[in-house]
Amino acid sequence: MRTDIIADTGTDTATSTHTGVPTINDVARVAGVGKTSVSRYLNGETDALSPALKGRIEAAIAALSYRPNQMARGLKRGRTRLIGILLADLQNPYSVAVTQGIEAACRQAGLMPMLCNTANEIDLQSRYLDLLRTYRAEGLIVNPVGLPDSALLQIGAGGMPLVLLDRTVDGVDCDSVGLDNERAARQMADHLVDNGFETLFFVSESFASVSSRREREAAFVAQAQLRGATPHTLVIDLADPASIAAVLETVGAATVPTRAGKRAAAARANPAARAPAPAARAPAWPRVALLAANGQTMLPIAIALGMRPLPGLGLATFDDPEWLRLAESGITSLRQPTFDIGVNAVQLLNARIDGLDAPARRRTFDAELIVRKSTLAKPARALTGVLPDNPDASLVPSSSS
Amino acid sequence: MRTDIIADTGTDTATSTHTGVPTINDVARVAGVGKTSVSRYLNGETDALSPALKGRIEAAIAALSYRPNQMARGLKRGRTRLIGILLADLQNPYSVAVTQGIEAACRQAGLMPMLCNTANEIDLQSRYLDLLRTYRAEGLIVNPVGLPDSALLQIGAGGMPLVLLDRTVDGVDCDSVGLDNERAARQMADHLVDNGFETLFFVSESFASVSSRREREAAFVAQAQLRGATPHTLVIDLADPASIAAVLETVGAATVPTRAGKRAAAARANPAARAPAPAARAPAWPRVALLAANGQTMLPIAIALGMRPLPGLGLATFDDPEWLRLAESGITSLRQPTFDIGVNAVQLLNARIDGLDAPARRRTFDAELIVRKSTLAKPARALTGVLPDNPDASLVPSSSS
DNA sequence: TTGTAAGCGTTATCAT
DNA sequence: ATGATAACGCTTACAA
Repeated sequence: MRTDIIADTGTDTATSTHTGVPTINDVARVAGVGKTSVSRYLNGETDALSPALKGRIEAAIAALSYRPNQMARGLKRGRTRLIGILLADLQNPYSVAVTQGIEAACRQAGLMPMLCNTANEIDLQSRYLDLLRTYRAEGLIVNPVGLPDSALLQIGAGGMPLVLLDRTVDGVDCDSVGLDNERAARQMADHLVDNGFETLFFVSESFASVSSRREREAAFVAQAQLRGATPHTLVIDLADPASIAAVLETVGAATVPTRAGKRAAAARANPAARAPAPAARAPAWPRVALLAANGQTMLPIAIALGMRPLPGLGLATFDDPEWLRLAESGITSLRQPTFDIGVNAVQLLNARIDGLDAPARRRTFDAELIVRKSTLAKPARALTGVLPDNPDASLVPSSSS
Repeated sequence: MRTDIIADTGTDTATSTHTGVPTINDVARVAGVGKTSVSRYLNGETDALSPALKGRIEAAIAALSYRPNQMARGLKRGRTRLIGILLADLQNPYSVAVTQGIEAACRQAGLMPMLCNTANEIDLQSRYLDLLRTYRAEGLIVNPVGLPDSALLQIGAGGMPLVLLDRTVDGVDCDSVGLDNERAARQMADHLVDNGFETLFFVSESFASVSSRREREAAFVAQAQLRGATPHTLVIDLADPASIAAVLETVGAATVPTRAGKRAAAARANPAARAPAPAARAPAWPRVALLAANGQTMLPIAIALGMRPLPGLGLATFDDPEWLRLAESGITSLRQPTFDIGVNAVQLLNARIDGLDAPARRRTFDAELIVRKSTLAKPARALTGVLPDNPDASLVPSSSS
């Protein structure tokens, strides 16, 4: 048995003057076995290998720190174990959270996820789609940009397994995972009405082309009406500070017990009079609530509001981003099981990769309603699971004083 | 010339009963040319091709919607065009921002970045390192987890081109990109001292094993002392609310004109006396400032402070995350040129991939100091580039009232 | 139990 | 200017 690693006279076909990465031939030569045996070892067919050979191969692999070439493997077997993950917005904590689940599931399934940030640009999405075809990705998990994309339509029609994430796309009939938006929106509407809110604002970025936003809006409005409340839908442009201000003004005008809102409302109702606000009134139970279509939408609103509850205004949002836990803003939230969503996306996809031929499946998940102070009818009433609020923003948080 | 696409009698070697993805053989057959010519066309060797052939090939490729198999290409040429991007924390907006630059530069260089979130876990980092070796990635850009990793050391020593991002690692001698931490920290210390701050707090997560934090702390402290100010370093654990509270309490105790801080300071200085605070004093110019080691550290602090400036406390941070622009918190920041950093990481790496053999290079970038209200000596003094602040957090932002 | 040889889709070397 | 043919590193019949 030969032990020299840099040997130049291969017992095999090759000429092997070595400069580069070790191949299976090198391992075979060093171990003094045929490459077939090495291949078998690599593929776990250990039962058909004598312990002696197995040991020699193991040693050789370690000595060379050999790693099988996945490209060559993929070429031969026709499966690269690569899957593409296209995310419309990696800035959104939701995307990263789902990614965590995807990566964990991929690890278990022996898949390699290729994360691609399409940054809400349709041409980036098609570019990555093309690139992934080129690398023979075995499947795709796509959180699509909210615009029609011929490349995506083609993929949906053509052979490559495809799972849509959070959003569906008209004309693409494939597996999908996401929140049960209808149920979550109804749940939230019920919670708000149950707690005495009568005027309900739904705030969202443009939702014409984003299915999840559409579903949330429709269900929230419907349920609110059903329960006798008055819903309004506000479209916000997060890139435009004026738009954010406008939304706050609109909501503020409807908020009765708030100074600014009251002034604004009064001024609006009767611009000439400038009636001073009546000093005392019945206890100011909140009656106006605002529900944001996702965490990214709520953030600028909460910031503009100083990250703390305002008397007379209930705040709620889809998603439960990290900063909500830091802020004692009393913002009620609908937490998505992002990790599970990611895991299930991979499961659905992997089944297709393994050859499953079935009609499109959709897996939806329930949101967890996390009630916080601003949407409770009576702040004084004790309620389990309610987080404490910070009445005055002194330097030292109330919890430590 | 044959035009049937599904034909089963190949003029070539293959048996070609077609079920799967079209290959270069299919294109050759449909176009009625040799595969060599197709390969030449694909590689842009158009000068050695008659226009006639070129046209036929073009048509065939379009008809089949053929895409060359990058795996096979990589196998033959030895270059996969794949590079691995390992990020210690994809939750950090900094990482995503740099990613944008990386992706743009990759597009231009014809590289395919594989984003991997190591989630601050050392074993995930080694796992991905291994996986990327397996896929024969041509190079690596790594924002390393702040812990020694034998796998990374090995890569650094071994052949694969490697560029370190933001952080360097002891014992790994390779190219790196990042902020000029020393210069930025000095710049900030100067700014604060120039504006009358005397007590300076540097707040950071554990920085023993993270080079960038170490550099920032050391330079900030040194420059503060040089300028006659009193620096303190506070280590914070962002996962622990009590730790955040403790930091705020410490800083608050040092903040003279603040009610809570004043009380605390007095009590601390003279526990027995309980001297009431002197009612009137000279105008309360800020004299205590807090600098966060990065945006992630500042976020919970700003939230606890209600996202608005506090009299007597200057706030500043490395990084300039999106939420800073939304908040009118007066937080001064050191904006990193994240896009450029990403682009340069790819440039450095690509040069190595193209065979450059040179000693390790380091490219540093200057931060842009963005001055906001809380760190100005006299709020009244007009200064260009200063953002307006929101004195009272009414529902309607001041800009629109 | 182990080895030989063919071939995955591409490019590179050689003919023509 | 164009095409046959041999690798690239691996898996997989098929032999031995």
